[in-house]
This record gives sequence, C-alpha cells and structure tokens, in this order.
Amino acid sequence: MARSARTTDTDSPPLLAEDGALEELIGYALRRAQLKLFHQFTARLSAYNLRPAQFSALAIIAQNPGLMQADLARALAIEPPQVVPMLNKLEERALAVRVRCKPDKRSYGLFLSKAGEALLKELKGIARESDREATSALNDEQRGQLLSFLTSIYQTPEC
Amino acid sequence: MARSARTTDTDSPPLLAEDGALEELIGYALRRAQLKLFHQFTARLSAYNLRPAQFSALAIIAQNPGLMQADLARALAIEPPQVVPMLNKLEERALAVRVRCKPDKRSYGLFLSKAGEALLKELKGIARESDREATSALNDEQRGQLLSFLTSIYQTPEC
DNA sequence: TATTGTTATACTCTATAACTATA
DNA sequence: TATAGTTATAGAGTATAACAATA
Repeated sequence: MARSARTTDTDSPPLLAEDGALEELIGYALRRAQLKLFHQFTARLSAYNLRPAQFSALAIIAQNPGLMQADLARALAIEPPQVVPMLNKLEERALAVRVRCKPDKRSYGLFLSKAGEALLKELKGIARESDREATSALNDEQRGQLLSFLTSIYQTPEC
Repeated sequence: MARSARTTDTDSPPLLAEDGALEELIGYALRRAQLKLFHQFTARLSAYNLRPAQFSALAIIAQNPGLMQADLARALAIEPPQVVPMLNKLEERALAVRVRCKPDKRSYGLFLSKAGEALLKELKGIARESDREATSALNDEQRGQLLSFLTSIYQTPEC
C-alpha cells in the first residue's frame, strides 16, 4: 500500500510521495514509530524532570536490588561511563543510592529509596498510559502481537 | 512470559531479572529493536561512508525530484538546519545537487546525480538485506504484520 | 595483571535563535 | 512582514582511552 487505509482526507498539505523503497523497510518504520513514542513519553516525563533512560534505570534497579553499575550499564545497553552522571542525578534527588555492601569493595550495590519506589510506581502508570495513547491505532490483540514481534527481534543474538 | 520461548540455554551469564514492567511496554521493546536494526544497518553503510539518514535522504530525493530542503527536512522529521551539512556532504560526493530552478529564487530544487541514483539502487539492496537479517526471528507473514502495525503507529496524528 | 568505577574527551544528533537574501 | 536557506551554538546521547582503588 502506498498510503495506509488509516490515512484520511484531512492530511491537507500536498505531501511528498510515499511509495518509495523506504516504506517497505521495517528499519525505517521502526525508527519513525520509535521516535514518536519516545517524544510522547519524553514529554510526559518532563513534568518529573526525568529522561526515559532514567525511568528505565529506576525500573531495572527496582527489579534487581543490589545490582552493580556494570550490570545496569549492560541492562540499559549503554557504556559504564554513561551510568555515572545518570546515577549521580538519581542519587542527588534521593531516588536511588549507591551502597558499598559487596565483598568486592570496588563495587556498589544499587537500591531505590522509598521515594524512588513511590515515584517509580507512579511513572509505570504514566508509561502504560503513554504507550497506549501512542499505539491507539491498534487493538489489544495487535498490541500483543507487536510486542511479541519486537521482543523476538531484540532478543535474537547478533550471529 | 518472563523469558521468550526463543531464549535458549546458551545465554550462559547470570542475567538480570527480566520480568519488570519494562518488558510489557511497547515503547521499550520498540527502542531496543530499533537500536538493533539501526546498529546493523549503520555497520553495513559504513563501507560506503554513509549514515542511515543520508540513505533516507537519497531515497526521498529520488522519489520526489526537485523538492525543496524544507520538504526534505519534514520528510526526514528533522529540522531544516540539520539538512544543510547533510546535503553539503551529498553534494561534495556528487550524489545529489541543489539547483536554483524555482520561480522563488530563495529555494533550491534537489535532485540525484546519475551516480546518486546508481548508489541508491545498490543501497536499497543492502537495506533490504539488513532488514531481513535483523528480523530473522520472524517469518514473512509476521514481517508484513509488523510493518503494518508500525506504519499505523507513526502515521497516526498526534491528537 | 585484571576489574569497578570514574574522569576526560570527542563525535554525533538534535534543537533553537539569529542572520541573509529573497518575496 | 514573512519565508528559504544558512550560521552559530548549546544540549543530549554515545563511545573510547586512561586513571585510581581494589582484587
């Protein structure tokens, strides 16, 4: 399809042709869709002065109390140096803490504070809302299928 | 599902818990999957010293010969100032040209050179290959469904 | 010698305001 | 005055090398 059936006659300005090769690429559609969800979620999080990656960090720490920074970096698919300023901000705001609690004294265990847990609970609701709003073109069955397809893709090993 | 059926017992290192709220968010899965496709495509394009956005620009110009820079910016979902260095590089490499050909002498018409058209044709093949490889966990029907879901999402107006 | 966390650095991407030349 | 393209700039995000403390 050159134009989705969803496209109505209300998109008035004379748009560019949309039947090039790009529209058949999953990578292209993935990028466009991801940008849209990311922007909408970022806008909602801005009320909390947080970025999506910080929300993910809170969720991962809550799910894995006591994990090390290197673990968090791997879970977020970022490099260890990027974790440092992020955790600094979460610690400044008393949402998370670094605790020297391991046999290995080089490392920290990461935990949420009570405030961090409370905020995370609220943010999870925001995230679900944002998710639903941005995918309002799909029904619940389609959402489930989409999630399953995407999970399969990113969990497939590279080679 | 806490762990996908695809996950084998070969993922040896003791991984973090994966049954938090993140795994149920389409936004999260979208980001992980998009990053994966983007990295793989970027790696392939690096042999041509091109970035994914430059490939998209070539495809859009080919599909809409004579379009203006502002149109290209809108089609790429970027801001006009970002188009300038991108087009400069494409023009330096003689892949695209800016032509003062409009009644409005402030604007340029954008066109591909013959070399640009030839390269684009090659790149389209690379893109399809990269797309297929990165989505090897899916069959053709699933790929079609995924593409349709994603297109619906990014074509849905914000409000 | 290797590893955890850190610092410093650099490169890309993105976004905005302000400038120029045309309209 | 408004618009197309441009310049300058600043803020994120990302990636690497190198260092200190610990193993």
